[in-house]
Formats: sequence, structure tokens, C-alpha cells
Amino acid sequence: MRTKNEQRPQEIIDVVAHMVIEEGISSIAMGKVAKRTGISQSNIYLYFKNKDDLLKQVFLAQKAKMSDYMRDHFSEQPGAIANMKLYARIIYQFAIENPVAMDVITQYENSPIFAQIDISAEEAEMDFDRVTVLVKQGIADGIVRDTDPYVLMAIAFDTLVRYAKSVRDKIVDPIQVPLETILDILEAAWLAPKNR
Amino acid sequence: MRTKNEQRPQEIIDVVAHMVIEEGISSIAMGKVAKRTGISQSNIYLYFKNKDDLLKQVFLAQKAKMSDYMRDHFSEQPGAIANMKLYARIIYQFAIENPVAMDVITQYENSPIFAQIDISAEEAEMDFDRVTVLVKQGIADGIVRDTDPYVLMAIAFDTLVRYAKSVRDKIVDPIQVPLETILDILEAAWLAPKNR
Amino acid sequence: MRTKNEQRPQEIIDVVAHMVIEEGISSIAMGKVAKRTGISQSNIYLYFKNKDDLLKQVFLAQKAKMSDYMRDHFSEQPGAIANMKLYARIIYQFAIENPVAMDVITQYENSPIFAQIDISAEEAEMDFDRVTVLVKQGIADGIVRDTDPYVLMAIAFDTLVRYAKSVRDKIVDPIQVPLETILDILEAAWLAPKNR
Amino acid sequence: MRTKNEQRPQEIIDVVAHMVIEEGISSIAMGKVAKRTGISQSNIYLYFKNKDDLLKQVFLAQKAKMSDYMRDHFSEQPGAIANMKLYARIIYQFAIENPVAMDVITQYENSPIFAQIDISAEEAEMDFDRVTVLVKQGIADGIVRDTDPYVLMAIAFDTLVRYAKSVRDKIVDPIQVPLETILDILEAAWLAPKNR
DNA sequence: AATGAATGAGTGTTCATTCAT
DNA sequence: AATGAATGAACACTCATTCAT
Repeated sequence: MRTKNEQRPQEIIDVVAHMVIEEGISSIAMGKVAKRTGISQSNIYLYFKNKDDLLKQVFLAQKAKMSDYMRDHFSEQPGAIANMKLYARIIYQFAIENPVAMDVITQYENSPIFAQIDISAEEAEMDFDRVTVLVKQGIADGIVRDTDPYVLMAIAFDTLVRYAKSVRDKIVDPIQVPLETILDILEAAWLAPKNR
Repeated sequence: MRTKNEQRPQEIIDVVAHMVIEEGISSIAMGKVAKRTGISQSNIYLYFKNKDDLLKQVFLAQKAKMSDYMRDHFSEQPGAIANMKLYARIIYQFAIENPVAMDVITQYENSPIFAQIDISAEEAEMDFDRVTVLVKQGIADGIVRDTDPYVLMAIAFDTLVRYAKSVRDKIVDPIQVPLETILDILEAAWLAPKNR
Repeated sequence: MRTKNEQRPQEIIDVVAHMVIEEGISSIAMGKVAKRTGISQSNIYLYFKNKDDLLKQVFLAQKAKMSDYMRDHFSEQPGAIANMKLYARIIYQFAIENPVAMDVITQYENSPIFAQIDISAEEAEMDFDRVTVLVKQGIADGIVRDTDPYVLMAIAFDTLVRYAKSVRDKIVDPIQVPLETILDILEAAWLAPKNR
Repeated sequence: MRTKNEQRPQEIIDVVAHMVIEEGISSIAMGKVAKRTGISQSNIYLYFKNKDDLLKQVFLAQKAKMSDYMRDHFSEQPGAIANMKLYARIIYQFAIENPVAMDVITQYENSPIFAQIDISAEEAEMDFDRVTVLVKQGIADGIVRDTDPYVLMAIAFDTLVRYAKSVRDKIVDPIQVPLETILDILEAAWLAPKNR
């Protein structure tokens, strides 16, 4: 028998990820994927059950990339705010280093296709868990603003993603508005009122 | 004699906007649009050059709706922060009152379709112009944090959109985290450090 | 607007009927149908909801052909046996004159595809109704063998179909075994034992 | 050493026969066959030249089953009619005991696939040979109706097959219309007119 | 102006068969 | 001998768009 080409599924996923940011999820077509990867259309079905499965795998691969990146770079800091800042910093770094992955993730999360594809909730949710515990501690200690940690983290996430994208698209100049400024803004937003 | 035809394009746009949030941009089909509007398929081409044009008009219509809403509800307040808060409040109100329009806007802005369809940059950009002047004044007065106004307004925009969506999706409870809390957070983010 | 080509659906049905006897139901493909009719594949869907619908219409058209033929040629005779013989004769004549229709009908009725396609029972059932009443009368009069009329008619139907097919395929020589012989055999089978 | 391989072709044939009556010839797919038998898809081609060959072997196997059954159960009786009745009885019994085989046979014989697959005429023809000799003797003796023996036997065959199927499908109640009635009908059909 | 008819290109998916080991 | 990998051709069906009136 022929030996299996082990890298192929990953290769396909990578190609589709690029196609997603180039043309959008909605115009991903199995035929185009085949053409871009140079394998026959029917062959894609050896690795993926169907188109939905392929799209799901593409999304999960990017999520995994981000999770791995976070795991590799995050280490607990002294103080809730320091942890939150580190978290934000890592997201930015990831967005800069992996623009494709980041774009794919945000595009999926804003697409109704995403809702149709059956992705279990835990797979889909932003992985705020680890830092959320620390945020809660910060709130208990009176350092962090006493409100839903999800809201605080979401603000950070959205802001960093937008910032990274703006920098990439040259809408914002990172010299004039460096990452540190964004982190300062977020710190101000996070801090408990009495702590200012 | 008022002809029915002049309403038709708007009617089609409204229908498509609803279809976009129901099924996503990708599954908009001219045939379905024809069926939903009761207009013959070929007739759509009397009002729109092609599908891309239709989708573009749909997007621009929602943008216009938001601009109109802003114009109708915004009135200059004393103090930069008050203006910014009002601006944020209006965005939230619009998102709540016009979920379809808001969804369409964010869906488009996160999709490369957006880039492919020929929309001139000024049409696409968030219309921060009016409040931007006031923000700049606030910065000059030393009240508002001295950084790119676009960044400050984008944080507000993204945060409110996410908040409105989270409320709608019941991820965030508006009783526990009321709009005022979000505005407080934004105020903290906006204020010049020395003003805290 | 273009004027509708009214004959097209019928034309398609005729072509498919011929394809059925040439290649079998199972190898009917929309692409082949399109090629044979000379219209574009997508156009078939203007006239038929889908392939199942097309196959169903093809079958029903042949059934209708047979029903019409029976209606046009059957007239009540004096005596049950005379009626049954006339019925048998008409079936034979129809099979000879409409070999395609007859083949399609028998092929459908022996195919599991037939079961999958949703054809209401009354549409599918052999139309023995009219003659059945007369057979029952014959039984009541003691002329016809006292058993299920369906069985008696089915024997006639199967026998005539086989006979017509055998004649066509030159397995049986109609000079040596004329239709009258078959009818004699059937008469013997039908007659009540005491009437012999 | 008995190798497993020699049973494999037969095993495949049996599986396909069942699939034929479950889903019809048309939906037999080599992939499905492989899955059902647990043999790898490409391995089927070790035993069968191609799909047509497989289908042909399936058909011939059922024919052989019927021939064997006939050989095992038929024994010459005194009197032509007795022989013919026994023949008919055996066909019925076979149809009841081997519905799969019987269904496959009739499904094939009513399909042009049958004609396309290269099956030599003698393989395909109903094997009336043995009893035909006896029928001819009956005709010579003036007991059996003087006509083509093939016609007489075909009537019996078709009638029994239809009867068995009707009983199975509960269209005919075997209590109300027992096999003996069918045999009586056939006897009446067979007998030379003067012998009634 | 208005529209039903028409279609070629494309959609996702399955399939019989061959290849390479 | 045995089999997983691979594929081109086909499958049913949809679509954006144009045509003819």
C-alpha cells in the first residue's frame, strides 16, 4: 500500500486558513481548496468528513495555536493587574505573529456559519479560564474593578485584536501609540475605582 | 402618482438585511431574495447591478441607518467625557434597537467580502468624525488621555458592540452589569492619567 | 419574457422512458437526460422538482397511457368471461403497441427504487377495479372460479405481459402460439370447476 | 490448510445479495460492500474483475441456488400433471424459503442491466429443461394442452412468483387462497381441453 | 418596465477503479 | 496476497446572470 501522507491534513488546513482570510469563509469551496493544495477534490474527503468538518478543523487548529501560544508564554505574575497585562500582551504578540490565525478566529466568531457548524461550546469559547481565576482574586483583594471578569477580559481581547489589526493595516502607528499605551488604558479600565 | 418601484430597492435591501442575520451573508441567493420579496429574479437586476452591488447597498444602508441614528440623537454636551459617554450610549442604544443593522455591519466588517466589494475607504470607515473633534478638544484641555482619538473611540465602539451582543445572547446579565458600569469603565480608560 | 416550451416536460419524460428500457432505472442520470434531450442540466429542474420527481412522473405517465388505453378500448360485454378476455386482449394489445410504456411499468414495479419514491398507493396499484366488479359478479353467478379476483387478474396480467415480451423477443412464435391460445388457457384457469 | 480466502468470494456474494433486496441493485457500491464484508475495497477486485462481474456472479449464484433446490426436491411422478404440479410447488417453496434469492432473480430479469452484463443466454434462461421433457410426453399422451411447453411453464413460474410475493407482502391471504387453489388453477390451465 | 425562461459554471459529495507497497 | 492511498469522472443539485418578449 501507499504510505499515507501524514502532513496532508495539516497542509489542507493551512491552505484553507489562508483562503479564509483572503476570500472569506463563505467563499471556501472544496474545488478551490483542491486546486490550491494540488490534490484531487475527492481526496479531501479522505481527511475530512465533509466541508463543515474541514471548516471546523480549520477553526479549531487556529484556536489550538492560540491556546498553545498562551500556555507557552503565560506565567503567573505577582498581582492581578500584572497578570492581566501579561495576558493582554500575549494576545497582541500572538495577533502580530499569527495574523492568519487571529483573522480566522475573529472571522469565524462573527460568522453565522460558525453557529451552524456543530462546535461544542467549550471548544468555541475564548479561553479566559486561567486568567479569570486571577482576575477574581484581584477583585476579592479590592484591586480590580468589581464586575463580571468576562466583561473585563473581553474588553482587553477586543481592544488588542483591533489594535493589532490597525497596526497591520497601518491605520494606527505603533510608534505614536505603542502597546504600552494600550496596556495603560486597559489598566485604568480594570482598576477598582478606589485604587486609582 | 407615486410608483411602487421607488420603494422596491429599499424593500429588497431590508429583506436581504434580515436574511443576512438569519442565514449569513454566504447563503444569500438571488433566487431566495426574489422569493422573499415577491419580485421576479430578473427584476432585481433592474435595481442592482449584480449580487455584489446588492450586498454593498445592504451594508451601506445599515451604515447610513447608524449615521442617521447618531445624527438624530447626538447633541453636544458640556465636557469631552460627557460627549464621549453620550456617543457610547447612542451606539449601545442603536445596537439594541437595530440588532439587524448592527449584526450586518459587524458581519461585513469582519469579512474579506467587504474588501473585495469595491467600497471606498471613507464609506467603510467608522464615522467617528463628529465626536473626534470634541475628543481632540478634551485632549487639548488635558481632560482626556493624550493618544490617538481613533484608538479611544474604537475601544468604546468595540466594547459597546460586544456588550450589546452579550446582553442579547444572554452571556451577560444587564442587571448585574448595567450599561452605566460599562460607561464607567470607558471613562476610566479615557481620562487623562493626571485627572484620575 | 420567453414563451414557455410547453412540450418540454413531456419530451423529457419520453426520453427518460426510453432510457429506462435501454439502460435501466438505476442508471438514469440527470446529466445523461440533459444530453439526450439537448437541454441544459439545470433546466430539467424547471420542470421537475428533482430526480425522484422526474422518475415518478415518468412512471405515472406510462400508467396513465395504459389507463387511457384501457378506458378507450374496454366496453362491457355480456358474460364475465367475455369481459375478462377483452381485458386480457387489451393488455396484450397495449403491450405490443406500447412496448416502452409496458417495460417501464414492469421495471418500476420490480424495482426497490419504486418503493423509495413516494407514490401514493392508488397511483401505483394496477387498475383492476373496473373489471374486478364484473369478475365478482361472475363469481356470484357461479361462472367464475370462486377465489380472490386479484389473483385471477394478476395471472392474466403477468401471463399477457410475459407473452407479449416473448413474442417481441422472438422466444415465442405468435403463429404457433396465437393470442387466442393464451386466452383459451386463461379461460380454462378462470372458469368455475363445475362449469367445465 | 484451509485458507479463508476461498470462502471470501461466496461471502461477498451473499452480502451483496442481501444488499440488493435491501436497497436495490442501483445502490450497490463497492465501498459499502467492502464495509459490510470487512474486506478492503481494493481486495474485492482480487475475486471479481469489476462491479459488473460481481453483480453477474451474484445473480448466477442465486440461479444456481434455485437449480440446486429444484434438483434436490424434484423427483419424477406418475403423470405429467403431477410432475408439473410438483415443479410449481417447488418453485413456491423456494420463493418462500429463499426470498432473497428469488427477489434478486426477478429484479435482475426485469432490468436491462441484465442485458448489459454479458451473461450467456443459457445461463440466464429459466431452467425448464427437465420438466419440459415430461410436459412434452403429457402433450403426446393427450393429457396436457397441446401448445409450447415454455408457455405453460412460464405461466406457472410467473404465477407462483407473484403468489409468493403477494403472500409475503400480505396482499393475498394464504388461508383464503391456499397454494392448492393456485395449483388447481394451473391444472385447469394445463389440461388438454378434451380432458376436462 | 417587467418577467418567466433559460443556462453555463459551480456546489458538495460519491464512486469504481488503480496504484504503490 | 493483501490493502490503505489516491484519483478522475460522475453524481444530484444550485446559482448568478442573461435572454426574449
